[in-house]
Amino acid sequence: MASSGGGRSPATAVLDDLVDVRDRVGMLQTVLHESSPRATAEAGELVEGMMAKLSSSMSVLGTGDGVIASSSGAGRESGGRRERTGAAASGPHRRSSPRRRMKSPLIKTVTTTMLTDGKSWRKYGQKQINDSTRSYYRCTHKPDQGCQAKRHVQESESNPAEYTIDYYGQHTCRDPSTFPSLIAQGAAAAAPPPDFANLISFAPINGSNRGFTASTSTSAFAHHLMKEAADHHSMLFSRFSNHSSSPPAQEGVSSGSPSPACHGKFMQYAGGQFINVTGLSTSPLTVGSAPAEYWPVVGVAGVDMDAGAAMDSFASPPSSPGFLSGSLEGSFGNNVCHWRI
DNA sequence: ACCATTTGACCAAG
DNA sequence: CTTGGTCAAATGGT
Repeated sequence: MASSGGGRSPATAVLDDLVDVRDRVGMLQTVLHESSPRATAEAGELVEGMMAKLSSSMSVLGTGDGVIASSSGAGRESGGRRERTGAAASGPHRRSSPRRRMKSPLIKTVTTTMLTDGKSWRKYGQKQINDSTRSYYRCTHKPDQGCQAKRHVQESESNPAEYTIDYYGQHTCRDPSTFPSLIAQGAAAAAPPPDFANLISFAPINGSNRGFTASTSTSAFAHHLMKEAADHHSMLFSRFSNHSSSPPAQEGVSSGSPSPACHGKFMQYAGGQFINVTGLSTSPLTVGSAPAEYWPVVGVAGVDMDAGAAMDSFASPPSSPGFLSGSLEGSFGNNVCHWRI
């Protein structure tokens, strides 16, 4: 399934299962939230308790031992790369402070053709591993919000068009692009957004993002939506407006208008599942994250990508997605994707 | 000019 | 030592 195959340690297997269970609980949350408010209240508490336990267990497992060290050795390449055009020798960039190795637990591994996952990532390194390139990303919001989430993107050896993405650490940031989905959910549920919700919506990424690089998610369209939302939810909006200046200047979307194919549907990602949100007719597939306490649930479970892309590595497909409906398609950079919910 | 990416060097862990 | 992960100056796009 989702995680990098190979021989998994028992701890890894347990962690995987926990992740799966957590995703399902997330689904349950969503279902509950859309049903009667009263039953929801009680069940919601139960679910939250379960989620808390799961998360703590996972973090213990994740940090307790090495957890999942995918890769197979035999890497090489250290010095050889091409010459730098006149830089380098300028001086020894030495740091007095010792560097720490990453200790964040591996949250999830996915194989996908899409490098966009709705979060804002900043690339901070690249390595050649076994004839494939691995890129290192950290959350764009690390400087301003201290978000510790990271991901490693590595070309699939079997299929260069695919990438294996390892997610480390939890997102603790609040991406402003999340806001529209919060509004949407608020409208759909006629209730304030639950603080446990994981909301993701996808924005078409084009323009500046060339194939390999990470994407930013705050589209101009999202800003437009936020502005619109502000008219109706000024108080809520003011809560988030603080963040509107923090994301990097570069936006994933250069023009204000997303691909036409992306209009008309608005998706939420809640607790591991995409759900179709009605009542927002013109929203793009904006991407965001919410209180991302349980982020990267990347699996985009059950999502069916196009291009014959084998998504078999994606996390547990929804076993009973009865509450899901609809479909949509959009494009991410060079990738045309189809989702079937 | 600003900011994200590139890329060799540096560093820790095995 | 080898390998993988991170740093940070340089680079290039906007």
